[in-house]
Amino acid sequence: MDPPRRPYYRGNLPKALRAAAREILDETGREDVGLREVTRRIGVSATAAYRHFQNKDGLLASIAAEGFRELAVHLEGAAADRDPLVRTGLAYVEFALQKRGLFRLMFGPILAARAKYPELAAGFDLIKRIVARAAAGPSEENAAALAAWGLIHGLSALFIDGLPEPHARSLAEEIFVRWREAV
Amino acid sequence: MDPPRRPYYRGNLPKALRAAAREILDETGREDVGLREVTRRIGVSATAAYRHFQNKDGLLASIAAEGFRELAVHLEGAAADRDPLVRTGLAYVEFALQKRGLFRLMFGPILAARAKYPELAAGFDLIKRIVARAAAGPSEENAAALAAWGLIHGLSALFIDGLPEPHARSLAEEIFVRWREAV
DNA sequence: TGTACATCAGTGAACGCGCGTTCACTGATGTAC
DNA sequence: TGTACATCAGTGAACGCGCGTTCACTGATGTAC
Repeated sequence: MDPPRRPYYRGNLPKALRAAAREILDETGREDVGLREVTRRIGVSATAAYRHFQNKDGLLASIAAEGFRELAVHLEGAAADRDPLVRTGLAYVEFALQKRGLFRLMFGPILAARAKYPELAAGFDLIKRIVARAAAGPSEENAAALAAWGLIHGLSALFIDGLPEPHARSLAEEIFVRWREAV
Repeated sequence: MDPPRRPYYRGNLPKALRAAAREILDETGREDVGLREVTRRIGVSATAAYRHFQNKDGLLASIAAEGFRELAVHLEGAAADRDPLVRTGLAYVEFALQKRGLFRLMFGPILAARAKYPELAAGFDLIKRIVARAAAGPSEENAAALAAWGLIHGLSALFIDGLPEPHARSLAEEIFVRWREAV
């Protein structure tokens, strides 16, 4: 008697792989994201990912790119005519706190390797432009935009691992408002 | 004939372990720091670390704590009577760029587990106080200090993985100077 | 509409590897008398 | 000063494990005629 063979997988496998990997990212962290664990969660063979991604890093880069696109949508949704900087900043912090594992991946070492992953580089540039617009109006002046981004990103990063969350949101708002008034 | 036995190790093993692990941190990153690789570099048995650290995380926490103490020294050395915020900010960015792997470890998930590592928590608090002092004078007002820290830390984090280094330092200086003048 | 065939996207077995950790051990060091 | 002995800090062997990746395969799908 032959051993029972697994039913042939049906569905959007790349999407399912990203989703499963992101589950792990949110539960424990990047260290525990592995091709075998990811495929196990979907119930697919351990090697199925190789049809869609070059290797493990390819999958991670694809997820980071997806994260940047989602962050872009989130920021665009928050920006309004009034107070674009404050609203964008708060949305950014909110995203980081809600999707810590993903956020850490996005801004981790893989970002430094984005030359190898055009999709990832594009996502990063998207955020750069959105923040610049929110910070400086249409002029997109370099230093002012970067300062705003630094402030926003730094608060997010500190809140993720360094400070208790309860105070995070209100403190962030107070800071962004002051910044807008000062600059 | 008995197999030749390794000469008994002489020296400060905890220190050597931290140093070897930091080498790896700087060369490739946290992912590649392993007890076996670290002990191999020193030429010591694979299990020698267990006499000094509870486990791998214990070693990493100890290194992160050491990093915070070094950052504190670096910041204290940079602060002067004039422009403490700008000087502290630049020193912070400089430290991050020079010791990327260590900096990422210090502000990564391990920081969130600092309740388990008193030495690590103490190091983090040290930085918090130093930045607060540089930002707000003796008053240490919460929002202003955190804002400054967020700005400084965020620029560091962005520079590490997100932006080409050449522009980093001068841009950072321009931003800190403006910030000081604006707030 | 039906069939032959190429291509796509899965499959399971197997590879070699390095890891963290436990264990019983032993050499080196410090202390009491 | 010399010796017995406890404690400290190394040692190598062994454990079980999960990982990334290559491989030859086969089921499913699309296309040409």
